[in-house]
Amino acid sequence: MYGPRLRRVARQHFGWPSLRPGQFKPMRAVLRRRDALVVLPTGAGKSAIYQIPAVLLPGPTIVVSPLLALQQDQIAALNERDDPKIRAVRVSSAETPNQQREAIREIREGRAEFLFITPEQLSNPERLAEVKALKPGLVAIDEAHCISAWGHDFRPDFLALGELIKGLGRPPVLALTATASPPVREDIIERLGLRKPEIHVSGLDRRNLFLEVAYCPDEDYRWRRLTALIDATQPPGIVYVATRRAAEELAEKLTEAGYNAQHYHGGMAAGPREQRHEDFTADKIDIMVATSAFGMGIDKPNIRWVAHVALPDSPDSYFQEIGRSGRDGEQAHALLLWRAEDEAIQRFFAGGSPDEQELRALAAALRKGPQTKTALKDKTGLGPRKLGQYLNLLEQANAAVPGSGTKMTVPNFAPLPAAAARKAIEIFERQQVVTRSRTDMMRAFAETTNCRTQALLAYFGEALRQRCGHCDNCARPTPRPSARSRADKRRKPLPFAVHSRVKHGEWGAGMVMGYEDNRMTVLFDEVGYKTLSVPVVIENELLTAHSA
DNA sequence: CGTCCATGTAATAATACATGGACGGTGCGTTATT
Repeated sequence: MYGPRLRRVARQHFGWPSLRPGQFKPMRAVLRRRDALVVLPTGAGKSAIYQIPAVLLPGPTIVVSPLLALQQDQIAALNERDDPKIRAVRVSSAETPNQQREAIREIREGRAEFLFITPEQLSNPERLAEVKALKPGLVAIDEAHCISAWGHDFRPDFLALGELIKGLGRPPVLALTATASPPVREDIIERLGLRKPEIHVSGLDRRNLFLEVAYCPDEDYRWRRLTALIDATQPPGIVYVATRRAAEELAEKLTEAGYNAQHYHGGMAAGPREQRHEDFTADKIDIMVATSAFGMGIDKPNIRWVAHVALPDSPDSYFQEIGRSGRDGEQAHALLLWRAEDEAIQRFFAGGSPDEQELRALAAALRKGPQTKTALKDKTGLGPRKLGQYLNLLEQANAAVPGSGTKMTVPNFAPLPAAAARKAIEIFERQQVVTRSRTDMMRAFAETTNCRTQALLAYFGEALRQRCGHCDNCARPTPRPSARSRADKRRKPLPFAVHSRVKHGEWGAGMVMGYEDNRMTVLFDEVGYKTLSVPVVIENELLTAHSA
């Protein structure tokens, strides 16, 4: 069997004495050359899942990873052992053409195993052909939720990954992420074109994290709650805020109040930014006040608390951000300090509708024959980001398809430009409804008086039978229900099984995500997440069982 | 959608409030200057 071989590689090549829970099954899937999607919290050894089997599989491993800084750290960790069987190289804008050629040569001649690369690099056809010629035996997609989170607008090349992997000769694919709610998982599977993937999800209930939420009527109260947490808890900690400006101002205010705080956001110059990260890692900074830019790649075990001075855009983001604390397994505190006004900025980020005229012009330009994005950009005058977003929408509206190389073209039976633009806007608006429903769920999480972990896991489609005992609502002394009503509750069967399909008169078909107390969470195909009162659902027969 | 800040207006000189516009996150890659 595979176990002994995997353990031997772990020991000999990586110096790991044993495998951790949650690692073995997905590794076995990789060795059997099955596609797989692995959801495992950060710090639980996700990288090992592709690294160890890679040694046993023929051919090099292509690691698609979104951030150059993150790649840097992973490459350094692999090369530290000075073992050609696990040597890693990289091709990116940070290497000179000579260095890039040398990296490819090292892989080709078997002097290195791992090639780290971004989706943007692979979308260059010459680069793609070069990597294909290396005959990769495995493609690992790290931080795979970026496909869903960034692909639709911010970094459109992520959406093309499925096509790009085909262009590599379609070796087995392993997608890895720390959090992925069911629709995000579906998006990853569909976009990557995973074939009957094994799906492994583990460790969503982080028992050493205490979850607390406080509604703050004003900024003054929010400040007092924040400083109270800082005073009562060991450093280091992270404060998440919504804007760059807020990061700078809050760090300043904390410094003035005598705390050791610094800010971090995407607008900083690369040098100081890297330095901040290093200083935090080296425990030189107690408090990092940051935007969501401070996230992936934080590999620090002893973060004792995470505070949100904002309402995150979704439970996905929230879970990812609080998950950075307590990775050493020791106690850690997650405190969400939110105001009703915080929701506004998330609505803004969710964005306005695309321009119908621009979409139509792009659809018309596409009909003039296959052409590259650069050519389309010149023809339509659209920025690269808008262009990427529009092309994705037109693709979904069957008005655009990837042609040969990186050229885009029009499929057979494509709608005319005007119809294509309307359809694209319709698709966008449907996606936006789902995006907004995530923000609604974040607010529902903030407002719930039930167990927070149950609420969170209900969102992720994982059932937690008992209250978690490590959140504010579980800790709060509540009047104990009488023995009789407790017995009633226990006996009451759930009206619909978790993960079963249901149908609602107005909202259409959906899937039951989970239950918390007397409420249930349903993810509807068209309108996104909704929470419903179970007694009301039963009383009024709001839902019916619905086969998929 | 909310906040911030500059400007405008009223009323009567230093201040009070209204109005309008700008801004708001995440990073790859490429390119033009030092």
